[in-house]
Amino acid sequence: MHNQTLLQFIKSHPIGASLTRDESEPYSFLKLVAKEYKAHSIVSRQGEVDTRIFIVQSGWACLQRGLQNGDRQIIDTPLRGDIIGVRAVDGPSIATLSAISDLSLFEIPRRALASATLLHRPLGNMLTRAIARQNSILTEHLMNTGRRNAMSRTAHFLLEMEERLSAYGLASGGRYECPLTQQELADILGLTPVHVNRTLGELRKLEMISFKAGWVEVLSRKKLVALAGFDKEYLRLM
Amino acid sequence: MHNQTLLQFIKSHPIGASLTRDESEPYSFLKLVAKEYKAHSIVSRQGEVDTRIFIVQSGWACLQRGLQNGDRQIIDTPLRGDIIGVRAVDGPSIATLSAISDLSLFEIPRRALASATLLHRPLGNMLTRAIARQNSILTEHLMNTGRRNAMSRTAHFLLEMEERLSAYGLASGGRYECPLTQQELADILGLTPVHVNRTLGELRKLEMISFKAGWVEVLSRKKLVALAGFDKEYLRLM
DNA sequence: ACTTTTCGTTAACATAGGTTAACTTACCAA
DNA sequence: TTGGTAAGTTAACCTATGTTAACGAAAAGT
Repeated sequence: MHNQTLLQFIKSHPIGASLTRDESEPYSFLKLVAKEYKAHSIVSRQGEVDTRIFIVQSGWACLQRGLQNGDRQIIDTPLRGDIIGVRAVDGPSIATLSAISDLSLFEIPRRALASATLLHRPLGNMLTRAIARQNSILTEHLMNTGRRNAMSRTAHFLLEMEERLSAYGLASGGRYECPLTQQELADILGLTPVHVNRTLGELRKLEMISFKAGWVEVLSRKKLVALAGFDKEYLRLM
Repeated sequence: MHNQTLLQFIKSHPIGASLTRDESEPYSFLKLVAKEYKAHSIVSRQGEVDTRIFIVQSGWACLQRGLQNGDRQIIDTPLRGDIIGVRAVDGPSIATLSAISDLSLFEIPRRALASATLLHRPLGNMLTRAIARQNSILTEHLMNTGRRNAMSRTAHFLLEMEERLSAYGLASGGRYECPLTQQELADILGLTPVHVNRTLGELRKLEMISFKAGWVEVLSRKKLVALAGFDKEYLRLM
């Protein structure tokens, strides 16, 4: 799988299914192969100019933004199939992109992609859909930090991850591998690690979900969905 | 101004300046005229299917999403020039769009715009940039609710509004008209109205910013920018 | 002009979540 | 295998923000 070209990957993408004609061949970046990053390495730094667009082939990425006081907020944890870095403005990046687990990324020069999408209908379409979806995910994240308490916020996030991983068969039976530390979870949820720990313990005690040794397991989807007010509509791909 | 066509409006748009050739003429929606909405009226409801895309000509819009428990989060307050509703998926809307002040909106069928952007380079470009900017705004909003306290959160938001309005000359000398109630401000910032009131009072007492009778006035930009950690880079249009 | 909402303001009190710190457990590198 | 660092856990205590409620001042409707 890890010498698969971008074209092959896109063909297997839930959004990109329509991209099967050989009209898609002329773009050289489609022959690209993913680049590998070690866990905890940094791909692109906040404040530096970077004209690449990334597509996750495998692993957990981390898109984060730091504040002056040293605090940080994790904007998203892009997973397989997610597109990152569509800023469309030449200027310093607004966030840092790093690898949480070992990560493999397709890297496409922004200009190449931009001109290709203008000429190639399905590709442009796919990109627009992907950005729009990122927008929905961000919106729901904002709902979480703005208006949900620690319990339902955490529950909501863990359900979202399950749903997003499921699209690629990376979660099954309510179980999935999750390399996040409680510190990272805290920076996603806008909480402290200590409180994340309390919350996770509580969720476990209520037999809703457990998160141990790098694995998440949904124990009672019904209770969890009710607590989180989770509705997966916002994650729809097509 | 209020029988201006969409084409005329786009030509005056900071992003859309390049759209001056008459190749832009063939699309009938460019001849559209904005539709007027009264303050507090609802344009599009969360959960209902709506295939329009909106561009704000004037006024303050409100994009919000409700939770089961009755709480709501305001995602954004789109202003002149902002593009709303690019979901790119046929399905129920994720948020409600309403008018805070009197509002005038260009309304474009999603399909018409999508096909036009594929054929017309500058238009597609403009749209991509607009979405990417919405993304930056959302990201910064998430920073606010996730990692800033009430004071800097409020300061940050009020500075953002000033910057966004300035792009159209709708703010000058640090002063701008702002029709938001404290309740609405609370739903933007993820606070309670009571606490917004305290915070606003505090900011006033510290001679940083005042918000009274529908007008915001920056009293000390320096102190305010420091408190908020405000860097307008994320709002850059070109 | 009068009445009725809505909005802003303030105070007293309550609590979810933050802070610090100590300890344990798991992981990693030599 | 072992020692060291990073991660998870728990407890005691603290504080920023939420809650409720009362009142005055604007707006809005008749």
